[in-house]
Amino acid sequence: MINRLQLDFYTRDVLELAPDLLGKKLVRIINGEKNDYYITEVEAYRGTEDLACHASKGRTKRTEAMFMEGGHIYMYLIYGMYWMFNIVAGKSGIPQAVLIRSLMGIEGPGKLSRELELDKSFYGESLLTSERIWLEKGKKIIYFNSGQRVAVDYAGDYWKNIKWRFYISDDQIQAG
DNA sequence: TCAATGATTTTG
DNA sequence: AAAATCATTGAT
Repeated sequence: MINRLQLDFYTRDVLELAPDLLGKKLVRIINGEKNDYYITEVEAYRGTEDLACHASKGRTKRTEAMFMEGGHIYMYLIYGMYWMFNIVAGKSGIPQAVLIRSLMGIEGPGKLSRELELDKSFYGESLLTSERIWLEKGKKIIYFNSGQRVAVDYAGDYWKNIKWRFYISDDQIQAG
């Protein structure tokens, strides 16, 4: 509890928050058991102008969580089978979120949600108050890599090419 | 290389 | 009301 990251960590712009999430400890309580994971790959989705961001289509029941204050969770189902786990960034009313793509030892957003048992019931939950999931200060990251976001070809040349995916390698985190 | 699989969004 | 879309994964 004492290490839980607080509101000001999340209420920054998503482009500041996303890379800062790398190396952070994700704590998940499953059946009373505490599990620790370290974030190794993320993607930023930023506002209504970002055509890859779900909120670019407007404020709907599905995207409502992205408009919440930073620190909330945005979940959605993709391809009928995989829940995507996103952390909302920034101030209330501005749709920004970070997709968590990989954790140390678990590569892939669909796989990590399955492993951590994350589903629709986490939609809109707060990482500041939840008793089953939160973030803590993790490992220090010396540097990180960036690249294009994955599977966003529909967003047009500019938005699909922009380097808003941030990642580190597992060995880097062990050393850190 | 492509099927699985279903909520959400659009009318393709 | 029907069809298309889709921030993926794992098996052919």
